[in-house]
Amino acid sequence: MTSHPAPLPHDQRTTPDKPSLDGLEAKLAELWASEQLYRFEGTRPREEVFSIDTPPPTASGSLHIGHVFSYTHTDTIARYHRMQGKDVFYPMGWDDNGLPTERRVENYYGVRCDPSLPYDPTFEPPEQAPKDRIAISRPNFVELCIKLTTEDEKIFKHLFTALGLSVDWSLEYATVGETAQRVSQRAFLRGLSRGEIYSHVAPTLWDVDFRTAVSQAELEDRERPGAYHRIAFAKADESGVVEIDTTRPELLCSCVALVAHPDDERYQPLFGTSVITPIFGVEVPVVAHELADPEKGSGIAMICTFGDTTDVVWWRELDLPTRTLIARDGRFEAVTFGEGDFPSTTPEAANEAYAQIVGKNSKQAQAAMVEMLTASGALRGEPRPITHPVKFYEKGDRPLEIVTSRQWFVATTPLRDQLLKAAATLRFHPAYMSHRLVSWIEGLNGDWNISRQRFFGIPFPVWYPIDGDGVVQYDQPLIPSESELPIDPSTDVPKGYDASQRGQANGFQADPDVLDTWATSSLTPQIAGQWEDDADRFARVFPMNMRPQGHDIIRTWLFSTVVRSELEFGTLPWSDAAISGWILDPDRKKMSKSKGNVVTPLPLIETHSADAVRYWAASGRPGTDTAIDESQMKVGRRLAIKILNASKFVIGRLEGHAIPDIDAVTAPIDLDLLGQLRELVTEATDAFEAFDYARALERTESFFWMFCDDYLELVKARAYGDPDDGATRSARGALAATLSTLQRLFAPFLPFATDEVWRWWQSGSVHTSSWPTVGELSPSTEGIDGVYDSVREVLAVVRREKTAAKRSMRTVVTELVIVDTEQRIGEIQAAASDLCDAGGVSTLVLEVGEPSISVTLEPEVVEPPA
RNA sequence: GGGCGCUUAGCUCAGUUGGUUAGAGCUCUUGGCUUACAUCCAAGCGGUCGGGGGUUCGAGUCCCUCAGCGCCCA
Repeated sequence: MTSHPAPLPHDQRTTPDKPSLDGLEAKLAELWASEQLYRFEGTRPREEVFSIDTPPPTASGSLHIGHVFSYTHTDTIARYHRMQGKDVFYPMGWDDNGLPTERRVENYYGVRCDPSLPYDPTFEPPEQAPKDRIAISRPNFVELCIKLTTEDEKIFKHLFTALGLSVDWSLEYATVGETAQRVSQRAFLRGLSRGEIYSHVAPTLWDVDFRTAVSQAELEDRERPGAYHRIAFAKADESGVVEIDTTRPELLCSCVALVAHPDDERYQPLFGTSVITPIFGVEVPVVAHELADPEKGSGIAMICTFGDTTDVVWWRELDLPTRTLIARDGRFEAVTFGEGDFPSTTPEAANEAYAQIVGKNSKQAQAAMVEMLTASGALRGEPRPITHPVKFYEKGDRPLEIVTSRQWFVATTPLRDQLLKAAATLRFHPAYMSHRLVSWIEGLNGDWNISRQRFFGIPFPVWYPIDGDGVVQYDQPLIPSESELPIDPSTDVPKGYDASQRGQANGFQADPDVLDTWATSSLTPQIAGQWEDDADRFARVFPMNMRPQGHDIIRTWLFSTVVRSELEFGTLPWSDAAISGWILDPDRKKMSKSKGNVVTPLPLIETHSADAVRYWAASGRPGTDTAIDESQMKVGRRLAIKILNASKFVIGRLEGHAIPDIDAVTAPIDLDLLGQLRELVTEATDAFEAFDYARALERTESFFWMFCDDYLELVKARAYGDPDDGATRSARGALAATLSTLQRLFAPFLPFATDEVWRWWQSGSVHTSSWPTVGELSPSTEGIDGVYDSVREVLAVVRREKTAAKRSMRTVVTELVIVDTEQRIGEIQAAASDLCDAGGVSTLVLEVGEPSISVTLEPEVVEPPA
């Protein structure tokens, strides 16, 4: 709960002689932890809660300045809502499953995962990683993954603490481990029972190096050199040949049809006829489909199962046979032409030719095939080099192959309309980021493959029975009940079986795969919110208020989270998605490990202070890419120090006396300042409500410098006066109210400096004090607009004259004559004594007339020559 | 090929429904130790708001078009 500011009694207020930022981070971080300042209460109704679906970083990755950037944005918003009186649910999680962690563990401990092995509870990795990797079970492997990432998490936690993130560390979670496993498996079983999740033998994009399936969201197109090979197919009626162009001649043996555009007059006569593949003598039909591009090559293409994703569409929509030849290792597998799915009019020749292909990878097979095609005369002309987009796994190095295998899918395509509707109601910040989600949903061309052939992840809670002939019954999966979760099918045994039946006829077999990393991280609201494990907690935080994340993972993390929430609850997982931009290096290049331009954040915090680094981060507009800029951090550091010093001055003026309240403010210029401050409070509040922390910071900062440079100088003399004098009380009342307000407005950005100065004169922490309101700044007397700005302008003229004369600011103005409109003269008159004090003016003359200002400085004392 | 964003001072960026001479910070130059702060203060230099066209009494802001950069999706 927040509390209204309560100033300490005057004898408990202290300011240091020499304020400093040094040591604030360590001191305050410890204090905040001991005071449990950021603790989620979890007892208040949903509308009094502000819940955040914090991105769980991958701790085994490198610590990156990007972590500072986006997490600071979130933290400013969390702190704002906390000060607004919300019970803030701000957890931190770790998303360590997946490939990078597996690789690190394999190298670090010298092990490899063999999922067929049973769990060995006594296994300990050797001190020294052995040369030959030790094969261990999946549960053992996962234990090592967790062990190693636990160490990495400590480093991340240290950074986040040093940065001053106001997370409630008691809510820490992970996307692996018991809780995540229970939640993920429960969600899986629910989807399965509702028919939203199914398994299917289907064409699957496959990375032959990573040996895993890849989903649409993990794809990227890369421009690669290739070459069109023109191959002649004989017409079945022997009336001539059809020439096709292909970049993958090695797939000729997988050819199931030729295809051209239905409107292509060149090929219309061929539709319905068939042709014979060269070399293999396979009779295939010529078919029509809109996806065939008349402009591409000769305008007619061969369909193979499967060369690319278009082949998959043709295969599905045209109901073509399956002739998959590329196996999971990326090599052509053995097959006999003239049998089963591989008919041939010339089986002997076909098998002889295929012997040149079998066992080879794509590249080797292509060379062999081209040689054979050339020898046979079917290859027409020289291959013509082209550049074309090729599908890659975003982390992979070789083009993806398409294999057929059994995988689990979430049916997303039937959900398209529901998802589009949901996307339209999700508020994006900035709003235009919603295009990314909408166009992604519109472009969905298949269901979401959630099977991954990896180890450090959450296993599917599924076994399959094996019949008496040793055939696995995939269509009758053995499913545990929810109360048994979490389970690991590689060590746990399904009901009605015993462990000895694993892998045996009439026994059972575990699903070998783990869930796609997005299939678990899409459940972060459920995991962090303790869905079903703590129904009370979940109801208080879900659907959440805010999902902060980068724009690069809108199609993956954001999309998949929406899918899971829509399926399970029929609702959006959060109302607002706050999208952060990228961090660029000073040359405005995107920072990445491979470029070697990654900046580690801790040294920056040590050099410039956490507040300074936060200031730089918070200056980055929502969604806007921002270059790393140490000069901005220096500006932030100056600002933080300025807050210390200005606070010391104001609190020093209040020393030894009760602080005058807002009704003591009566001087026109003081009232006018409060009026401007009220506008600032409104602007900053509106900006934060719109998730625009950067705007709130900019406005507050600009007001603060103006306050220091002009207002403090103008009222300084008055503030030093007799504490019982009305004019002094007015200045002090305005100073106290303004300082208190500014400290609170800055608190989300500069939590260390502001809490330091707050504790000099207020009870409690600034971070649990209430956000300033216009109401608390309304004095009993009406203000006079224009006084403050008019006086500031005159003061600027006086300063300019002194600077132009190369004189000190202390130089006395013997006479200041101001001629202006009646209104302006009235405004200046209202603060004349402040103006004279601040400007060192001995005689002030005010006249109504044609505007002019004349400044007369005291004569310069010329040092007599020595 | 489709879509989104950006282009304002030497640099980094504000400029919310179109409204007076376009702003800030940094840099640079000059001056100043003025008892909150030299970790500071004051002042100055600096822009045909990417090009062109249009709407309007009025455009950095709205529309069209072109160019460059970046990203997303095919």
